[in-house]
Amino acid sequence: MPINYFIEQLQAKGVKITPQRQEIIKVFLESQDLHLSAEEVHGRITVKFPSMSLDTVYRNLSMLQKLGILTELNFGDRKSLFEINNSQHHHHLICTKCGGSQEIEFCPLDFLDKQHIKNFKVQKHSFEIFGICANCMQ
Amino acid sequence: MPINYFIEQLQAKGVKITPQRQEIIKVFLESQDLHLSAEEVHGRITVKFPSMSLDTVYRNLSMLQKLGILTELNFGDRKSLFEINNSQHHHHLICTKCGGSQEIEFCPLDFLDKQHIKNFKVQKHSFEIFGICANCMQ
DNA sequence: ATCTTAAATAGTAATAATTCCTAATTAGGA
DNA sequence: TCCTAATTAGGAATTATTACTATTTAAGAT
Repeated sequence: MPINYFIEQLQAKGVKITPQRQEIIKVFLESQDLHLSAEEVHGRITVKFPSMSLDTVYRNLSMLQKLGILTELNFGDRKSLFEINNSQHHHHLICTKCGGSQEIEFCPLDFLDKQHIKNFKVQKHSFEIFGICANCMQ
Repeated sequence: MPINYFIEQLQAKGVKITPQRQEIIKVFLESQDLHLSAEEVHGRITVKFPSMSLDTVYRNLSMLQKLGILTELNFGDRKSLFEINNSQHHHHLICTKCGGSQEIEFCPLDFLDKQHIKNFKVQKHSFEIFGICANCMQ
């Protein structure tokens, strides 16, 4: 997805298109690392734009998540990671030894009997599997 | 499950049976709240044993989780909740409005094709559904 | 093109949860 | 009863995140 695809979503929601916001989205689009913490996003931007505030990063990551542009992930350490939604919905295998992760294209919601969520309006869900990856098993 | 069931597990693993450890387990067995934070566990114990250190609570919650006596839950705010494993394995629906939760007896691993976890040694998993509960919808 | 204003930002302080550190204590085996 | 490694209390330190406030700015209106 080109950056304009996301910019248009922001415009449609009536939020201002600031240079800071565009930089944040660019970081995700340019990154090979799929999962970035607020600190990492901030670090990558301040190389070129030293005045970017960490507060601005947090505020925008949160906003982009609410708009559905980013997904927030919690891998158990108590810091949030974010990934941009420009590929198919998926979940993760997370290695508890090296911290690495790989995607799996399996979603529990596809198998969940609607009976279980009667009278409950689903907004989002999390599913991750923790263990030892092939590399760390030698 | 009586407390001795858990004490025996500790002995089998060769860890010392301290009064502090027993108090922590008691708190979970006596609690109607299924999910307790470290702070809550500490608060309940210091009523009777004011000298209990918060560090000791954290250390033991972590140890009890590693031994499989407690399950650690992350409901998105960045603090861990713990529940004792004395009932059937389950997951949770979490209300994003009131913070309440209910159990569902559905586990994704029962539906996961083993193909997805080839060359990966599964240790644990998390699955929760977030949304609005019946009460909060009026 | 300029003006206006609500939204957004920078910089810093504050908070919350958790972990670290060290001297003192203790459970449990010898 | 003694010994020692494991555990604890108490407080300091760390980490991630949020709050605060004065200043700046995007974008619609004039």
